Amino acid sequence: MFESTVAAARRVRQGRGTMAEGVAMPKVVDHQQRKRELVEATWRIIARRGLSGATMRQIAAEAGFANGSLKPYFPTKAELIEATYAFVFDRTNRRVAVATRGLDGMAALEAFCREVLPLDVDRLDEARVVISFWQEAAHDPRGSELNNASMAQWRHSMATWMGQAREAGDLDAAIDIPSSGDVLLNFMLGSQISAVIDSAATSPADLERQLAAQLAHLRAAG
Amino acid sequence: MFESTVAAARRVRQGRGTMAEGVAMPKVVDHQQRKRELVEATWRIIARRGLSGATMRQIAAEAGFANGSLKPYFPTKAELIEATYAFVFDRTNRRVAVATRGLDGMAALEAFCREVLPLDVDRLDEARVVISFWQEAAHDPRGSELNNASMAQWRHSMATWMGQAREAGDLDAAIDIPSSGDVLLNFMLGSQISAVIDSAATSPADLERQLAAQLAHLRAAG
DNA sequence: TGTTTGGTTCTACAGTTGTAGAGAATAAAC
DNA sequence: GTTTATTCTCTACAACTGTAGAACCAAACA
Repeated sequence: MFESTVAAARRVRQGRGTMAEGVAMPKVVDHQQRKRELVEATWRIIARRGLSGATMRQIAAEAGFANGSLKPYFPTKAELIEATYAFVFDRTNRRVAVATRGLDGMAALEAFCREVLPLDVDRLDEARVVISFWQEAAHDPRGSELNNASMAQWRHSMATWMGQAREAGDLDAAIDIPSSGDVLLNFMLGSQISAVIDSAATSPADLERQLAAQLAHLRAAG
Repeated sequence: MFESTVAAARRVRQGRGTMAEGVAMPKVVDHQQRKRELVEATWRIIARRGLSGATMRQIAAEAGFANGSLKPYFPTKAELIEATYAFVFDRTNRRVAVATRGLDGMAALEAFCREVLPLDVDRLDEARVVISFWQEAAHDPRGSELNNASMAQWRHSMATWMGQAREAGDLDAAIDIPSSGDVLLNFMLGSQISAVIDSAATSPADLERQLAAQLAHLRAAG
């Protein structure tokens, strides 16, 4: 069943085997690049098959390798999984950085939210991985630290943007900034779940409408 | 390590062994009662050790039995786990029914939300199990059906209460009922995650404040 | 008290998992 | 074309999983 996938992936890799990177390379493969490939394969497997389907053999097959090949890059499964979760967070944060560049106040806040919400199939896959991550982070201190660091940063960003909006007169006077940020954050976390599990009742359009309503509430300066 | 737990649980069960239930019992144990015990043991194990720690042996030990003993009641692990998830939903829904009895409009809505939010340690354990459930439901149609049925019911209840509030003049005219219900629902789902994983930044008091702000927004009839 | 029946334990087993490491394969360097 | 360093494959293994079922036990009845 996976033979064709493996073969195809191998062909791709061999095609790049003639890598014209040649600056100073005693090694044939770029370890950093390879680690990234493996992490992306892991990400795809978790999104498609769930955590229970993410065995080392499955991941190796998805990346186009045989079973033992991941060890030189990730000596243990825990490291691979952790790197994958970190990658997903990083991926989201990079998208956020791009989307909010040059913006501030309510415009930045809106761009941020629209980037975090699962509004397309790609981010829906991200949400699937994040849900798996949450399940592990609920019982793993390393995982919760990774999560909480990102959430703290998000809260800080949101508070900053709302503060800018307040100075610009774009924020309703009755709004409590930290609390409103937390409401928005919890809403976005919950949206990941609804969008993945209850997709029939949670379309992207639904989420956009819900977001718009909340932002309107923040703005509404009577 | 678990010997003492097992022994203690066994003692308890034997104490009840002289069960004075004697109405019409060809059997010595009440199967329904026993299934409930097993489901509760499973619930505790998932809350405490996570999904990966919920092996049949661990669950049996938690319930005070040996390995093979669960089979007469749950022939397969999948059935036991599914029954456990159904139990948690049922538990929440029963609590909601009690809390909202005799109420309507905004009072009912508030009581409902306060019952769903993880505002005490018991409901925090429930949240831990629910997070595990979400992870499985993301890749299991049976799981997502169970989830979506409950969510549909919740949405319906919330819409009903908001409709009553509207008739009573307790709801802001600008509020779109279904959308606002979804916002509230997603907020409550996300709160489960924040409360479990980022507990330092998400105390019960924080959640109560956030809920109050949202209900105020719904009420605020200018 | 002996028998029967439902309940529990315990051993067993096949399958899968993460991990290890010897060996084959490959590509660069001479 | 040979050598050498690196990368990958493949087999192996111990631990653990869910599940099956034989053996054992205790309570209820005759």
